Amino acid sequence: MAAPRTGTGSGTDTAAPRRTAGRPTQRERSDATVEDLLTAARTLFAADGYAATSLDAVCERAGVTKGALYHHFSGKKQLFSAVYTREQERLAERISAAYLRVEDPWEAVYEGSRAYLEASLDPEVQRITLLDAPGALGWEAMRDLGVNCRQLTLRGVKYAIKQGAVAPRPPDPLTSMLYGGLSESAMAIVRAEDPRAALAETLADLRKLFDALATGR
Amino acid sequence: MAAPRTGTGSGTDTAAPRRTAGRPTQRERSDATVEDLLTAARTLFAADGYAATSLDAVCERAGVTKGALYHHFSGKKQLFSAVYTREQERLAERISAAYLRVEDPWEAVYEGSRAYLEASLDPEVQRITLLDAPGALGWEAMRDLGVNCRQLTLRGVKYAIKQGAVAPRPPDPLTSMLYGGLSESAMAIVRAEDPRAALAETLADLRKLFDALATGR
DNA sequence: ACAGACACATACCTCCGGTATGTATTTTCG
DNA sequence: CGAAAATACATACCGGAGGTATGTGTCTGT
Repeated sequence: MAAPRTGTGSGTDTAAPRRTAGRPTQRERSDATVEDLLTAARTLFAADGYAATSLDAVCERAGVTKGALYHHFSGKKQLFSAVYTREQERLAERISAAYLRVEDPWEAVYEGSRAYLEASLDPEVQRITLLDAPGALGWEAMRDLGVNCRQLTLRGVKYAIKQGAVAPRPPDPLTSMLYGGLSESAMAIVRAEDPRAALAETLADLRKLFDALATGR
Repeated sequence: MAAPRTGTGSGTDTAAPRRTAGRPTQRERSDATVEDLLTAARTLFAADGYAATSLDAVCERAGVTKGALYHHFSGKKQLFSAVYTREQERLAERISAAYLRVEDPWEAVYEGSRAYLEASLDPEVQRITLLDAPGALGWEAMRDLGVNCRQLTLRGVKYAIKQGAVAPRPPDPLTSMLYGGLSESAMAIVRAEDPRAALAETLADLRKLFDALATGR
């Protein structure tokens, strides 16, 4: 998905910009600073939270000034939005990988849910995606994002229904219950006295829930 | 629960402070300004969100200055915390009322859940309790509050299990799934194309879920 | 009645998000 | 190839908001 850094070796670039020895192209400079800003922002947002993170701190950590930041992002909110988007993409990859690992469409949703739950146990992920994102971005913005975990869950549920792996029903309510339940569970698990046991119990409950909803087929 | 404004009529107050005609006691002044601040804050927090609400605006609306605010609250966070606490108490009352309306302990949890869901459809409630509270207060602070909806759900689940209305199981995972699912559902419902239909579908799903978990007993 | 506590009001400080402007580098085009 | 235009920043500055320090009027216990 990421655009490959323009190779330096190939001789004849027609549309590509001129390459003078060692001098980076503007696209490369841009991509590099954006990358630095995003990683710095993600670190600070995850550690201190959205509100407590100052853009000056982000810039200092990224090794640039606010001029650079505001050249690439419209403001703090959009910077956070970009970090959040990346986080969702990372999560979506893990979920998809787990989802595609099994054949049965309903069992696949279970594996995806399990992957989402386990990935959401990371405190940094929690802080960004579950604690700060709703207040900072708003619920609609989160849902209308290109790639996000909720959308993935919805698609999985729809497909499982279509394939007859679960009884016919409107997909949205189940999606909300499942996604919201998993998110809240992740928060509770890491703050439990015995997180390991809490995770095991939650997964056992989740299994029962999926079994109860599955058509015996 | 709220302390009654000291009655002016009764003649012999022994421990109560002196009453000069018309002059309010200090306790009354305090309670009144705190009340004004809380209502003003709740209005603005609900309308504009936590971050976008300035304390100056709250003070102006309450008809006091920042000196008064900081005399009663340690800062913006605690002011919001107080508003959130009130909101939770209001919700808890509605939930308890619905919960106590039916005998069967599991059915009572359903009624409480239904009440929580319907109360959470109010955009102002959503903004405060679901969108801003996690980021502003943190998840632990929300859970460790004296009266809150999650705690209520947990108690209801525990009691239903103890009474054998649902199969024996650890109560926390089910509580998280239920409470989180309902919260997310509330957000999705009000933003659905047809909120009425979405609510009906969600309640139907919720009913099936409760039936599936109930012991036939 | 008087001293202390209490309930504010006023003035000020600091930090932070955002903007306006300047500058160096790169790309494009004649 | 060179100049103009676009790009990618850096620097300087502004306004607002949370928080603090201090002053002032009102009530309360003795």
